[in-house]
Amino acid sequence: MPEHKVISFENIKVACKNCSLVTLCLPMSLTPEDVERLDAIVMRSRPLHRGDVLFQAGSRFRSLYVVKTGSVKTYTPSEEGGEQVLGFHLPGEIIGLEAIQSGQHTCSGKVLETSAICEIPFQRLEELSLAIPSLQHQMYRLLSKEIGQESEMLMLLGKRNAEERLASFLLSLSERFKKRGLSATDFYLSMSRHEIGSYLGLAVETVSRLFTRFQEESLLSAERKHVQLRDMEGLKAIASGQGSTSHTRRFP
Amino acid sequence: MPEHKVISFENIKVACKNCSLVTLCLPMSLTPEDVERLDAIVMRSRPLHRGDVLFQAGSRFRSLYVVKTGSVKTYTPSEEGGEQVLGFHLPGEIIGLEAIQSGQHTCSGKVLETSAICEIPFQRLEELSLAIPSLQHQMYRLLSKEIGQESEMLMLLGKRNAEERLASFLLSLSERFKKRGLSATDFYLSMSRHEIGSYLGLAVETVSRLFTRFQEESLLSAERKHVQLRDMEGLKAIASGQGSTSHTRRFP
DNA sequence: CGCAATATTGACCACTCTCAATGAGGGTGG
DNA sequence: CCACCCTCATTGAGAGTGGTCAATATTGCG
Repeated sequence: MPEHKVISFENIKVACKNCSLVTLCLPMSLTPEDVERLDAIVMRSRPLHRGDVLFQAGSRFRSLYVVKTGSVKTYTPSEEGGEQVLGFHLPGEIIGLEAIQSGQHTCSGKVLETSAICEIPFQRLEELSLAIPSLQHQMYRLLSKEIGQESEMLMLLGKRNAEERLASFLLSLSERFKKRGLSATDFYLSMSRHEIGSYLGLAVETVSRLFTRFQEESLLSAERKHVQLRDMEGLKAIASGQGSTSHTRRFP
Repeated sequence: MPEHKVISFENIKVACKNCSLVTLCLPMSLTPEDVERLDAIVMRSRPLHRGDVLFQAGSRFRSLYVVKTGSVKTYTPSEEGGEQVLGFHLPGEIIGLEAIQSGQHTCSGKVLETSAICEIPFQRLEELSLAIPSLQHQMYRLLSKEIGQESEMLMLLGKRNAEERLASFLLSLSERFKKRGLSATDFYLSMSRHEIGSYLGLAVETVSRLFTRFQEESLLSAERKHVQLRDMEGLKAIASGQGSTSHTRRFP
């Protein structure tokens, strides 16, 4: 199986400003010239396809990646083929920050569906951020944001039961889609139940059962990968641990 | 109860170079002058004591903190007094990185034992890192390292059972103490069983039972807060999921 | 010295995992 | 175009880890 497709990032200048870091960081105070300079170091590739590997754990770190369209999962391959999914990355989100530290990727990144990905050579970005103070500031914020998000995930895994996890996960996706102008209540899951389970620390079967249960409770309708959130309030109640079904309040 | 002791960081110049960021980042290529400049912005306070609050969730972010001696826990206070412990911070470790993003602390920091803490006003650090390229580089690495460590924690909480978590936790402490020149096998836990449980996503009772079981298996001896690791190999085997008692290999 | 917080230990049970079987899609090749 | 296969998803039954509740040390602090 051609798991490792060779990916070539070409330095093609496309009519696509505002597609990289710029849109990530909210109150970005870069001058148009600075945006130009940033844009100049961003590389764009032809579309990638499901299964394409962006980078592999252990490989040398050179670039950050930004999802323009589509989605990517990051995961740590374990011995014997098992894998632990660390995150799903939707349009506008950045990948590879964990590798700055050691200069090596500590996880792998794989494309989940046909996607457009930008590559940003980190060294150049670093140099540029010395010259553009507000870029440095945004970089610090970007890294900090990632830390904050992982902390939230720690809380999710540490204290919440299965249905709270899945509800939170769906609401997280919803919010992120919404932020990119997509529907917050009607979307496709590019990842499998197994990958969702791995990400949430649950068995596939549990995820599947929860989808069924959520449907019975009219919280959503799910047909395979197509999900429609029907009762956002109900989902939020569950996600925050106030769901009626939740007998298990871990730390009251 | 005087939970919120007022802490004053004074800009006292102490004979204590190499006590802040410098020692954190391994191959720090700062010139002596740069170290001087970095040192100049670091503030030191009188010793803090158990229960002192470094910063509170929701408060404005101004500074990072570096533990010189002692230990600090970070946690998110939840309604009803419950709290979720996000991390324990030992000497040489930095706190507050999650707050850069929003300018507000998203968790609280509380001192677990008599400790010496340095405060680093972030804005000054940011300015300085524009002037000192290698400092910027170290900052990126520092933030990235935090991301990587949280990812490891995600794996721990997602895939590991109770004994694997506790073994990993103890080995992590051991390693961090060792790195600071302290004993890797004989140390005091400044945090309560409850806090350990919260951090590891376990009930207090489970933590307590595991300490008992580990003692029965001669892996360690624990008397209250004093812990001595007796069988490092055994602990490592457990932490990596190869422990004999571990029936539950989640993803084979 | 006594109260309060922390730890330990036991009994019970529920949530979720494991094992197992079936069903549904998607792709390939004849 | 259909048969076949393989992966993914769903559903059921049983079991186990770890949580909850409760009672009892033990420690620490005022």
